[in-house]
Amino acid sequence: MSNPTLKDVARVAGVSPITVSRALRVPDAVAPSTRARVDAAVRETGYVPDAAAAQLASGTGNLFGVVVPTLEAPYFVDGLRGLADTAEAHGVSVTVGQTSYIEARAEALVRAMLGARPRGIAMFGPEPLPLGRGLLARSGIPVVEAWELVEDPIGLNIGFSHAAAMRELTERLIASGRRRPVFAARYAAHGRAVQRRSGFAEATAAAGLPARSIDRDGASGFEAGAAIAAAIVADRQECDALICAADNLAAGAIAEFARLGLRVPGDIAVAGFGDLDFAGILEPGLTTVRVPNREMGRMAAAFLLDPDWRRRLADGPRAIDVGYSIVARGSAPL
Amino acid sequence: MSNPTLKDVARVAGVSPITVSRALRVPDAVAPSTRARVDAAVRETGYVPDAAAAQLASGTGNLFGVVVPTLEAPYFVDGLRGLADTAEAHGVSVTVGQTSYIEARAEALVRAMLGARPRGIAMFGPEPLPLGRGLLARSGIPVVEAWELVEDPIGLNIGFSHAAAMRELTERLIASGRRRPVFAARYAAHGRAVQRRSGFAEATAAAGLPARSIDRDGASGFEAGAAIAAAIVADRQECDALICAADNLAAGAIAEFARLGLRVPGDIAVAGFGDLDFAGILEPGLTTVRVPNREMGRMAAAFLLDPDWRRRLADGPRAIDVGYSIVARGSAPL
DNA sequence: ATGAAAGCGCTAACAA
DNA sequence: TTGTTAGCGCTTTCAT
Repeated sequence: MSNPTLKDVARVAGVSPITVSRALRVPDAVAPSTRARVDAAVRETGYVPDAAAAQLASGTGNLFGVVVPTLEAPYFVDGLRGLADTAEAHGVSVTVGQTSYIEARAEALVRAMLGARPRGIAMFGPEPLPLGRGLLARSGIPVVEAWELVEDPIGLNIGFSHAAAMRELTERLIASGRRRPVFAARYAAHGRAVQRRSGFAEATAAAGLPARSIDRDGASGFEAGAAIAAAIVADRQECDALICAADNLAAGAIAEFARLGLRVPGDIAVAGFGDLDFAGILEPGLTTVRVPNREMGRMAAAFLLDPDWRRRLADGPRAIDVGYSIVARGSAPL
Repeated sequence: MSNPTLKDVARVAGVSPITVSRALRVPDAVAPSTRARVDAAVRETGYVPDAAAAQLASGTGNLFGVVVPTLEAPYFVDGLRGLADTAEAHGVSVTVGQTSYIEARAEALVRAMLGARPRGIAMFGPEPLPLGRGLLARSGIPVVEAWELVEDPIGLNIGFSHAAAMRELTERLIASGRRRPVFAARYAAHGRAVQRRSGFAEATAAAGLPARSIDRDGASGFEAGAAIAAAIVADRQECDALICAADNLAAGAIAEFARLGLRVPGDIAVAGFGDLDFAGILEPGLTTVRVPNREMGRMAAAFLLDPDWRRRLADGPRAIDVGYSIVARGSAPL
């Protein structure tokens, strides 16, 4: 029942275990005839090398760890996909874990990943890590923190300023004539939403406008957005621009406004964040902020794979701002 | 630079390595005072147990392997999320790999996963696995094949009939008066699309109608859908119902039809597959097929975690049909 | 409650 | 080109 081992294969092939090991890892270091016998024995026995044993013996593994807040958000999934694409192309496995925005879970995840002695760890949406940060730093394992710009990166930081993005979006909305903007989020305190709101607040403050905001959750982002729109209408809030922390909120809000008889962008402009796939096909199209999600994942993988990681980190920049771009569409002409 | 080991912790704590091991795994098997000293030493040294060594010594790990066709499709991501949620709640890590619908990659992935000696392997969207199937079966590792109903499951099969779903959807569309249905897919040969088309064909055949179909790709599913709609209009195809293999295709098609002046569902009905988040907020709402994606992931994890896996598989059913439901909305009244 | 010895399956280093 | 020896870091079994 137990799996065949190197020894079993060696016996079948009539060679020593180390020869099998070599035949599998460095085929050229073994005589062609030997190699053939080993290959045959491998097939016959159904041998699959034990990665744990190999890692223990060699001291090197072939794994990336990725920590994401949640797989519910398409942007993190896009990042994961970019990373996984690159990793897989290099024969590196990817283990993924969700923090669910819970600090303790983030800690536990990091510990578990460190235990696997991965070749690199990517943190999408860096969490506060009271103890974990120290462990990560001491582990010597390459770490990329992505999605936002952080204070003092453990390893490399790849991201953009959520605050700046929202500030610019809000500024342009105000410049287009909107005087009563409201910021909407699903979870007031979650990760990047805080930073986005602060960017919004900076822009309103600069224009001498109040920084009003509303938070509401729902079964999905769309429903949350619909709830937000409904609340705004029900409360007869003075609002001529709804700036949402995410595209699905915006989409849900637009749909609900339409249902309630408000015209977008005539009565109210609506903007989102993320430029999700559907942003362009809505009617009207969604004005939003585009971010290179997948690219960040790819970059993270490329850096973690870099054999010169240490030097590169020492010589080069420790933070890479990938920027963002504002996509103006019909829902909020800019 | 190298990580501290059990020995290092033991030295600091003034006990033997095995005592540290016990203090960490079975705290109750050790005197409270000893435990305290060990915990202190662990913190002081920043010790993180090596999972590979533990797995090698104990013969048991704490990992799930998940094989998905692609992380681009939201339904597989939902499934992954359901599985990961459950796994994480039980302290099990999840490694994920994409086949990109390439058989060789599926094989390589399965091999890599088997090498990690995981506690279970989930295949979302089972691929053909000429050699891999044998390895999987022989490995003794619990395997769940999910998303579709397969011929002869390796372990447990959790899915639904894509063909039946499409047949029923098509039947109802025909019953509603549509006589010139066309099936649309992004990739003609990919996985489940084949089965969905065959269900479509069964329904048209039963009604004495031709089984027409169109395939077109694009930068995204939405763009592919738009291209499909454009092609239908450009070719002046007689089509009063477009049945898409995925919701994003349908959404893109609806948008394009609108742009081209066709009324949905007046001139043409459009249906999708998947009931993605946005299906309900489109205008008109999207008629589609809903499938318990996340639930399949949760079920898969629960089964793989079952300590009685073997017996349960021997006694219970080897396949679980989770079914589907057709959601009729404005884009195709049924 | 604690420890000593052995070994999990593999690979690095050194022979032959 | 092939084999021998030792040991990776941990847990098991068997003492004490």
